[in-house]
Amino acid sequence: MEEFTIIRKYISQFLPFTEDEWQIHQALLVRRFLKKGEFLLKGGEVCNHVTFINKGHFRAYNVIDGDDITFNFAFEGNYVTDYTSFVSRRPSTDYIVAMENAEILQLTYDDLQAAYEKSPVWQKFGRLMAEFILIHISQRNKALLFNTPEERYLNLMKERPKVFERVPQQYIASYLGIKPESLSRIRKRLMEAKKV
Amino acid sequence: MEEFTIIRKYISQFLPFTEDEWQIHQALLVRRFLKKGEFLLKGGEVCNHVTFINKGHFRAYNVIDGDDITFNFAFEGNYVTDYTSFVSRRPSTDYIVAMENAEILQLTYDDLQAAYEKSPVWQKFGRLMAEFILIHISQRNKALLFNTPEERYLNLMKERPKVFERVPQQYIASYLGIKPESLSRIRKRLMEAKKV
DNA sequence: CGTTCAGTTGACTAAGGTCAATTCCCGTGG
DNA sequence: CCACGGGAATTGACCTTAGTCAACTGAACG
Repeated sequence: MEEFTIIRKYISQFLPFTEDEWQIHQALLVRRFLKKGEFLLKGGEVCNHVTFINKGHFRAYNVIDGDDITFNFAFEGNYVTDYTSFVSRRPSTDYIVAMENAEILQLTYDDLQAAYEKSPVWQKFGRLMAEFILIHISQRNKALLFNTPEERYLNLMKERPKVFERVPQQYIASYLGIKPESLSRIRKRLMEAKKV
Repeated sequence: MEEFTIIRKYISQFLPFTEDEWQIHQALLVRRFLKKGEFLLKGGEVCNHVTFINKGHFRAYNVIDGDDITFNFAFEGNYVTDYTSFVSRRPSTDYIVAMENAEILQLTYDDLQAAYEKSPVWQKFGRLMAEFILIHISQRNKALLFNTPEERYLNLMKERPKVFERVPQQYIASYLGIKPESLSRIRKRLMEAKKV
């Protein structure tokens, strides 16, 4: 059961659980493989899975007036989901696409709800998970409201340097809330400021 | 126990509970009164309460480079909290201030955690609450990333018209991510477009 | 009737958007 | 090994919109 090592370790950071409790959870996970370019979720669908990434990475974007705007990147060792659609059971506007061949573990909505009712540990995990996501979304929120694109760029460099190694700049640009040309100019500006 | 009517009804929208279960919760609520201008939370403090508003309304803002930027308004019949600070136990950067004399019901962090462990119903409520907040923060996130200030203005008019009746425009401006002068110009632009 | 403060307006600046042209990079096929 | 093609990134010229700072207006209040 090597494929469950990473997720088990990940979840155990959130709360302790017994072997039996883990077995309840593990039994619900389904392993899947996606090829580069395949979709985990498409706009219009209700997000019906929580997905843990064992290998590969994903990009989440929306299509606004014809062009796509990235709002998240997810790498191996993390979850990727439209949690809003997942919990509200409303259609998503998100597209989530594999940026490379990927191995994932999925849990359906119904199975997760059943786990919540069956075991207090998983109910609590659900709360901690929602709180965790909330904290991160809230930080992003404040970055968009309080910081300039340039500040957001520098921050992303500092906080998530991996993104720059693995994601084309055009996607980073829209993640920062600007166009690719503008990101290019911000980079140039910073380079020149550094040089002098 | 008239002061618990609204909150009880509010919570019962999220999940059912028995009279006994309610008594556990209600016993933890402390009623307080705040005068206009008093603070519920100040930057640097760890948010130690979840607050339900019985009367009055609040404004939450951050101080960035000397001027304050509003990121939320909360009215009676809703909760107001820096939930991020509350669950992470880290100092908040938020200021939350009473816009008028207010009556509130507060629940401390420790009491809430105890309720989580004591009763599965409240554990579940904690999850639903976090999910609920998450959905709203996420929507705001997308508005900031996908929409122009003008679109956000029109949207706010449609979705939360109450805000315009009760909140000075300068605060609405920063909530929309712009300066008061810019909001004034956007309004003018829309007026003239409508006229012609 | 004056003070105060929010809101508006004007003139100008700064920064990102738009569109088109160019360069760079990298993989493929001759 | 080199030439070519195509997508990504950069650059240039110009446009649009928000920011800045200051002046003005108007309503609320004492």
